[in-house]
Amino acid sequence: MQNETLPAVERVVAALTDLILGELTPGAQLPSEAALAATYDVSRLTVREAVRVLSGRGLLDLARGRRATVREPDGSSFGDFLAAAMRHDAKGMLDLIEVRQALEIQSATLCAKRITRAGAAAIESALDGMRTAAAEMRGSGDRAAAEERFHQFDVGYHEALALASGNRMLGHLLEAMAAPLRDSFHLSLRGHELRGHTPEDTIAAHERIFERIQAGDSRGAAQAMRSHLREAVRDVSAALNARLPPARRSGARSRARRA
Amino acid sequence: MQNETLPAVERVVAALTDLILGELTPGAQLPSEAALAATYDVSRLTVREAVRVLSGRGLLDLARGRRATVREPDGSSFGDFLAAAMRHDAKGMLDLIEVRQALEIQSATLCAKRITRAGAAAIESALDGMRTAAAEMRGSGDRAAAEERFHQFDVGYHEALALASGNRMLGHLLEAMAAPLRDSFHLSLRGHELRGHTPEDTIAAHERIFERIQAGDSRGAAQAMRSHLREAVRDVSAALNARLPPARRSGARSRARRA
DNA sequence: CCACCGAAACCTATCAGATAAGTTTATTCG
DNA sequence: CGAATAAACTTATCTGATAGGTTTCGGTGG
Repeated sequence: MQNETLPAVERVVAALTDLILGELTPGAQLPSEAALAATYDVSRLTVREAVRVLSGRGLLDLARGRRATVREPDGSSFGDFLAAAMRHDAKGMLDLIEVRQALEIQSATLCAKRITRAGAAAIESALDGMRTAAAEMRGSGDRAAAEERFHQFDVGYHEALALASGNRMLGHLLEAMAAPLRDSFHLSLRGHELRGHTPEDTIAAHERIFERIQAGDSRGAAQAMRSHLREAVRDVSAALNARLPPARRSGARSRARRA
Repeated sequence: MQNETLPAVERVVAALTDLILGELTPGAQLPSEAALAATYDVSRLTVREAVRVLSGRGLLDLARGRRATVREPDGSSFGDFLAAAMRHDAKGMLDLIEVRQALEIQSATLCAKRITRAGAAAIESALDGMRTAAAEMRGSGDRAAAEERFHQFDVGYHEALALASGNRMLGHLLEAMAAPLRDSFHLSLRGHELRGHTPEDTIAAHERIFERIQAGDSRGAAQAMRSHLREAVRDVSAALNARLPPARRSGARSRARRA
């Protein structure tokens, strides 16, 4: 126990972490900074820094004038990890896609076992959105906007699946992956066209998966998802190869931490 | 743009996040607090809090007397999410197991495709450790210690697999899941015995997976892993049912953030 | 010339005391 | 009773200061 040298902030962080994970439930409020400072016999500043650490870890929500509240866990802290892991690194994106593959297949599998009416409706709705957007992409309107919407519904489809899988953690993880994957989606579309595919192909693939899910065929759903993602990987690769300087630049990191 | 009301700390956090994710590479050092304070026109205290947030997110390493250094991303921040998601909640553990299933199967699949001599050696070594520990568990020595070692090598086996899969992200994620999963491992062993199984069964399952990996049979490896984990889930369920009050209490949250 | 030592310069950790600006609560007035 | 207001509480941020690590660099002796 050489805890004497442990910095004061770390001590408070550890204590508060135990408190949050152990006794408090999401939505509960921490004591005031002053009270905590007295409790742990440190200055208010030290408490403040500890609380900031916890907010960075996604365990606390902070707001001016209000006490710190215990946060409902979501995947946002996971998103930071992903963003960091992929910076300056094409390999990171491929790794990410492989992870996504695993989770999406699991998502489809579980979904087929547990699908409910409401879940099916949500998926169907996303699917409809994709159909509409695809039609508009062929039309004369604003093509870029339609494309954007297509991606939107594509992501929405996968999120609806994760939600309907009944596994909240899976949902959080896939949601967190959505942001970094946006880039990949754009690449994917580009590669898609490069390889002579159309948005309709994507829709068809999604329909196949959904069909298996509604039939309660978990193995078939997994298989359909697997081949869908295999295509996606090929598209991304094609797009990457087509423009070797993979057009870095994404900017706008502003994660909204306070809803 | 109502950014005027954005708190100073958040502004600095956003700026530093962009800096870290955009321009700096792991190991690089941030400017001194004083310099950052001057740059962003805030007090040193504000910079300090921002830096704490980033350290909480796992993007920075802090140490007294030394400048903040950009951290190599690992799954540690992910671990917090898991811990938070599982607090007070048996459902959380089942969710986690399902996620783990997905990742482990992917791990085995990729492993079979990319296995190297070194990777195989690492896996074999973990396997050997399990065999030894299992033998000791039957012997007359300290049974609890041997059990502990058995778990250790069990975890090591799965980590070796993830490592050999060549997907670093996968490895990080599984590693982060290992800690929360310790509980499940203990439960698993208990359930294992409840259901009339022996550690040797676990070893046999691991050997089957490894055998398929070495044969380069990704589908077979996935299948073997799948059935292995299916067993594990059953064991956990059995253990959970056996002792309905699921023996909460785990304590000791002290995550070591600074190597 | 080089390896080792110590002081100086730098830097972070933490404390104390203050002001500003939201939030919540209690009080008072219509 | 209900709404407006004031009081109390709480967080956000600043200034200034001290303590205790790190790094750096000049010197000193081998």
